[in-house]
Amino acid sequence: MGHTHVTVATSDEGPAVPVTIRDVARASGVHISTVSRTFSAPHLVNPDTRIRVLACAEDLGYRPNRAARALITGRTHNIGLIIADIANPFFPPLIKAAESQARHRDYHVFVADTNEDPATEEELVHALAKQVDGVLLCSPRMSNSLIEQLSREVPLVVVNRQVTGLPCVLMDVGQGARSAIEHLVGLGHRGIALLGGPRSSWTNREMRRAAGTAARAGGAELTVLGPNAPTETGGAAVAEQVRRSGVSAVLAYNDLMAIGLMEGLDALGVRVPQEVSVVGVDDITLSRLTRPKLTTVATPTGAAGRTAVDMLLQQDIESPRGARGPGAGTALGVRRTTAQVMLQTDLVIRDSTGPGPHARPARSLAAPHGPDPHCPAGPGIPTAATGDAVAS
Amino acid sequence: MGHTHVTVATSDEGPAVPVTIRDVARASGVHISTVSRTFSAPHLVNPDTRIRVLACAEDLGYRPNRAARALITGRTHNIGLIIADIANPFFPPLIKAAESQARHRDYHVFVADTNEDPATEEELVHALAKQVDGVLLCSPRMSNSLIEQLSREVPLVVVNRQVTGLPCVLMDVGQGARSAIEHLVGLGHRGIALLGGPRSSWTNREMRRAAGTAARAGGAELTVLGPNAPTETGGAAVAEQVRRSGVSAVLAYNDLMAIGLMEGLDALGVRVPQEVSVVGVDDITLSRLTRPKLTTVATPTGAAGRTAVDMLLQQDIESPRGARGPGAGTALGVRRTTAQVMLQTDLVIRDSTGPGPHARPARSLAAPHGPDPHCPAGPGIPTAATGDAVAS
DNA sequence: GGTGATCCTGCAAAGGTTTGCAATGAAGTA
DNA sequence: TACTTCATTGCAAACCTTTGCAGGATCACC
Repeated sequence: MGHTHVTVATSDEGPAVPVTIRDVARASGVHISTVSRTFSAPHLVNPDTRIRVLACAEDLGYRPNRAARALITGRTHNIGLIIADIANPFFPPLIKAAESQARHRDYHVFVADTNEDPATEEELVHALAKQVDGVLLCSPRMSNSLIEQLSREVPLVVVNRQVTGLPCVLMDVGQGARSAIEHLVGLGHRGIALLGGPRSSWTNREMRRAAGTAARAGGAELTVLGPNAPTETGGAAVAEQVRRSGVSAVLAYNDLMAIGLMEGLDALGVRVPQEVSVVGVDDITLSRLTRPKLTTVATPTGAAGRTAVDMLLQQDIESPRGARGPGAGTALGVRRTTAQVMLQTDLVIRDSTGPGPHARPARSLAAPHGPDPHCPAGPGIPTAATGDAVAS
Repeated sequence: MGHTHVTVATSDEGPAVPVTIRDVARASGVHISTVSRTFSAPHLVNPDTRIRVLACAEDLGYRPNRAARALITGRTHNIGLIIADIANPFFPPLIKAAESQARHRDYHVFVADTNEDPATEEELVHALAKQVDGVLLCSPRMSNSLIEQLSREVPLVVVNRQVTGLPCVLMDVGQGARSAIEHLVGLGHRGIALLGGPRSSWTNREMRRAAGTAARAGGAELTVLGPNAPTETGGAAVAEQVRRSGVSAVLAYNDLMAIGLMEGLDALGVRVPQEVSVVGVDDITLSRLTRPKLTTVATPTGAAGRTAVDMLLQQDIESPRGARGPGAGTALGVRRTTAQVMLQTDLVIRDSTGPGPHARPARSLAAPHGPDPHCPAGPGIPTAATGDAVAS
């Protein structure tokens, strides 16, 4: 496939002799247990010996074997992070926040991508189970019952899904959807479509429920279109359907779909926001770069990542896994506390929403939430004559 | 921070008694070695016993402990993937391709993000070393010598960096930069800026070298601006500098910077491509969504991920790590072959490049590579009057 | 019936580390 | 001096699995 071999060399730089605690012990003339303690309980070993051992270790290039350590302590100091789709820009901020938080607690994070596939998801939990101290399940696509079952194999914290009995970090997308619908109703829209996401998404159900209620309360009619793939392509694919449905506003499952939809509408010659208003969810970086800039419900992804790690570690610390020490053989009824945290969302009004067919002439209706707090840099780029018509 | 505790419940669903091979052995009335063989060498055990053991295992919910297995076999069936910045859309396709390829070979991939920080990078290699069979180092920021040193701790394959003696997967950014410069020169640009990326990036050096040569050959002057952070922000930050420098075209280290630069120029009232042409590198999805659409050098990220995994596994398979079996004690001079693969890049011409101040009137100069092969859907969206002016 | 081959299974060591317990020696106390 | 206390270190078991070796049974064949 169009690649060229530049070099094929061979060397005999062997992959290094693995140097163990035993080698260090021999070199420094102490017992292996002393070496072990030098690393895991330094205060128990004589300062002189300690520096000698450390010197030898340094010399030999010794690194503790975490796997072996984990085998006996039951703690790997790793946590797993299972993600529906790394390519979705929603996740990287969450991942980064989780990693940074974990690092502060001397933990490492292993990320794995499931391609939105429930089976892969389950497989990954199994694969990770014995190699990490706990797993963060982000926007899972598995069934709740399966998640509960898996949680008996390895401590779990669930993000973007409510599972009773398990610690969860949720984003208040219900509130977000409500704000979005109220915003649209306030702009004079009465026919609104909801672009659904994956069927098995908790977020999807929450949004649908809240949007339905809010629409009813506002005297608008809500058409649900979906489920769809939560991607740009998924959004573009329903553009035609949106046009036919005759709605004047759309709330999409996420920004990616919203952006795809805008592309699709554009291709059909439907102008946003003049003919159709579009609202997304997530406030990914990209939503500030499209023309028109996307009105969207901002979700606190960084906070979610941090919180989830905290909850996992907290739950983890009290119960040293694999603990069936002498005596405790039978009576292990470890009580664990499961908190569920709900994080706020915020409607960010930009340029993809405008007055609808039922707009009243006054200006009092527009922008009930004030200007975009996330774009303090001013009016940004004076684009071509298309966008920027936010009811003013 | 604006979050609400919804529930705090406690349950005594203990985190499950860890069930080992021994439990299964007891339950099915055989020796542990038979259980072990049932899983790792089924053909060696009597079909009857096998099904009995499997039934018991299923019953008890037994899962082999991969850490323990790794301890003795020396193979974890995991590979590590170290990435400079997950938030850079360049990487997800690479990650996905690597994961998929690894899965086919019955391997799992653990991804870790370094935040573009060399120290974190080194730390992660150490952390992963004993938990994976090999590591893919993508766009490393460490020094070559450190990489070589680390490669003695764990098998390494390097992506986007040339390290002699190590297997590398490279993208021909030299060729890419050359094509880009030739394209710009062909359009009549004589003052061209190169927006540099991170100082320690091999890609950065390669581009600089090739772009310099190509510019000289084309009678153009190349101004190097940088180093810069390889992000949107990094690109936006040099907009002012670009304007002052008086160049009529810019080749950016990557798409993110190119897009940031376009934003920045737009904010300064500089029109793209009428006043300044912009070329990126990577061809991330986003580059098709900006207005104007970005002309860019497409890099084969998927192929890179697949190739890298293949090379790692191939190198891995021949040398069963930690092999100092009886007899081989001293003489381990495992020869390993280190291939270096170079993958092609392609210039994708879109709307962010246009004729420069020295453009000849004829049309023969423009688009030496033909129209965008990646956008077969036709002319796309008829944007506002700004973009679309590609020398035709 | 003896010989050898084949199939299945058990035994035990090994892999690198942690950790409770015991042993040593020195210092402190009565 | 005898006794206690403390700091430091060694010993060996344990964690869970794999695997070379050997033993036992079964079978075919001469």
